[in-house]
Amino acid sequence: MVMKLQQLRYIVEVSRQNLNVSSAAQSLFTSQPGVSKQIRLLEDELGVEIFTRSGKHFTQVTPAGKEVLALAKEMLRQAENIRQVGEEYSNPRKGRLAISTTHTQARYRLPSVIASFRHHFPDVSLHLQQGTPQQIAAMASDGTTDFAIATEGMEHFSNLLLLPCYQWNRTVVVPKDHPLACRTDRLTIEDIASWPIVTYVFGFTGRSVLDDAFRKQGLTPNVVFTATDADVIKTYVRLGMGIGIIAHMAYEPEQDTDLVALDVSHLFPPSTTRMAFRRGMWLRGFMYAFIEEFSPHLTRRRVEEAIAAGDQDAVDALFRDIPLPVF
Amino acid sequence: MVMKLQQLRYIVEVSRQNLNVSSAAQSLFTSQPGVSKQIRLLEDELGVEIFTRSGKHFTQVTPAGKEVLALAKEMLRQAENIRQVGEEYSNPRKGRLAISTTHTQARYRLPSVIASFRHHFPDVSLHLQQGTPQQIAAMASDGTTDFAIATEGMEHFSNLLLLPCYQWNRTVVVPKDHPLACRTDRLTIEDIASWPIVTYVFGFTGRSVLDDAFRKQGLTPNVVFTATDADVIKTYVRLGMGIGIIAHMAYEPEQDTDLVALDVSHLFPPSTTRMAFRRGMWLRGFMYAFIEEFSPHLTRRRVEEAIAAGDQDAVDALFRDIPLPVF
DNA sequence: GCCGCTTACGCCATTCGTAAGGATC
DNA sequence: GATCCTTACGAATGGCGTAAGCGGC
Repeated sequence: MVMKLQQLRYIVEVSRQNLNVSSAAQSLFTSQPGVSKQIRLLEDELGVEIFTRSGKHFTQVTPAGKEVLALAKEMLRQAENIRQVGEEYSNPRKGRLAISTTHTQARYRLPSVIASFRHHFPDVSLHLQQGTPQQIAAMASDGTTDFAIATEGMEHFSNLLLLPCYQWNRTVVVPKDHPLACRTDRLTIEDIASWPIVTYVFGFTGRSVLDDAFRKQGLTPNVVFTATDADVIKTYVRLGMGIGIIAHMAYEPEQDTDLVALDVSHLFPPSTTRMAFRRGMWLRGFMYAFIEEFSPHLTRRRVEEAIAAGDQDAVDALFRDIPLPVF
Repeated sequence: MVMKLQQLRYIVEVSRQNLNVSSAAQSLFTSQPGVSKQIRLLEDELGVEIFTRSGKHFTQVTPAGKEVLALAKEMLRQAENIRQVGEEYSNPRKGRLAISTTHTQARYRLPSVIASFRHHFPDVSLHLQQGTPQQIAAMASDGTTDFAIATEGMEHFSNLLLLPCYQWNRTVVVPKDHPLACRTDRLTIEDIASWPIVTYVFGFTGRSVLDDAFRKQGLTPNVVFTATDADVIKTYVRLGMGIGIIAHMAYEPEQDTDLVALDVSHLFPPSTTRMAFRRGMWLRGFMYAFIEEFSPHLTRRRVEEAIAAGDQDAVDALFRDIPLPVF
């Protein structure tokens, strides 16, 4: 007998379920002995054990098994790609798009993009997952989501392709009755450092850029409270806990009438928000449309060039001279 | 029903057999209706036709079919990789190695390499295919062979990874009674241009470098005879048809006692012979050993780095500062 | 009229599920 | 003793091959 895709699905699921064949069988909606048998057949055919058994337990993945699993996962992703091709040609405007992103994007940047996208593609179901930048990247990396959108923390997933989407900078927000509220001249970094600060937790929404800017001036900011999203930050600013430093786009003049925004883009280098997806992922037409909706300079043509470039450095070079939108 | 590898094998074979289902079935050792049925089932599952039928003939591949076929071929290669992993771990010293190369390599450079390799790996069967550089590269590109070895003509296969192996230059060979035979000073390019020349046909064994060198000096070489291999060239040199320009390694002092070799490496830039294999191909241990046998600076570690680099430019950068052997 | 794909149908291989067995923690 | 993989066996699915059908060239 020759290798079958089912056998590959089985070994991948078993490895995903921490080498528990029973739960793998359960999640595959089949019987446990069936899975066991097929794995044994595959191992017989290949002539190597993929899993080591101690008695009747799977204890670990063999070195050969690690390589087989990596290739098997790759094959199953390709099978998924083939299915996507079928969907694309039989039903181009229908499908599913899963995005993992941070609160900042989901709350302030994506709503208009998604509204417009849904208008053009009402039959594409959208699924937004939130998490830390690492979780976000991991979700795109393992196929849980199609796209990851974040400002940092995605560089270390080598199977993700990163595309620069837009630049943004920070805004200081203070309550209306705060001493800084009536400042008309530009704030200095010393001004900011002299007040208690409420901002993002480390690793979120360009926080590292913030810290670097203070450190370069030999200053230690007095960060008294951190949160993962600007809504929470603004709430604590309203309580008088300190001055808030948030992404510019997170200040909403209509809603935040009780807060005063002070531009501080002269104090911090801009951050770049990036979109990432797995290398080798076959993109449906509406996915290209979404990317372009999110970031108009990322035309289908340019994204395809980036995919063809392969290497991340080559991708970065591609976009070096293309101006990014600023928010 | 869910997609099966068999179905992918079927569509790939049908496309390979010029859309003739009957001959595809024959080469797959199965029945024609079976192939037909499985293809139809796959198309039903994907919701798109892969082939267009005119009446009862397959006439062409649909656009969707083209994409599906590309992905299917990729998957089958991955399946092959998985099989290789099995072989490697169950029988590390046994296997098969197919190389496509030019006569020059096969006749002058490879014999010692292969002798040594066979000594270390007696259970690896070796298969040498010869052809033009383009054919050679195409064979590696489509999986007919594992490695391609040539000096030019492989740059345009984007799915091949090229590794620099060694440098070499040219030697002028003349009969013993030729006026040039007793020259003790270095030849000039004008000297060469003043005699009828016997050398490689265009596109073979660094021929383009040769032409460029003459052109740069404003000279037109009087090429009176070309062949694809040095044995033939030497034969016609012996007949007095002209002076031969061949790769240095193609002059064998013991056998070619009736010929005099004149070093002309000061007149032509060195050529680099490269080895190529498909990106994404899983290399067996003995394949790494062969590469290193052929080109000692191409250690397993360096080859793995090159594979990880992905992009050909990045690979070239990797080897920029590593001196190559000279032959 | 020949070639070549499709449909029909029956056989056989393979997979899958249930039940029992045995080892480990 | 609970968990969990393996073996055994019966049932059902499904792939495969032969034979017939039918549309192009």
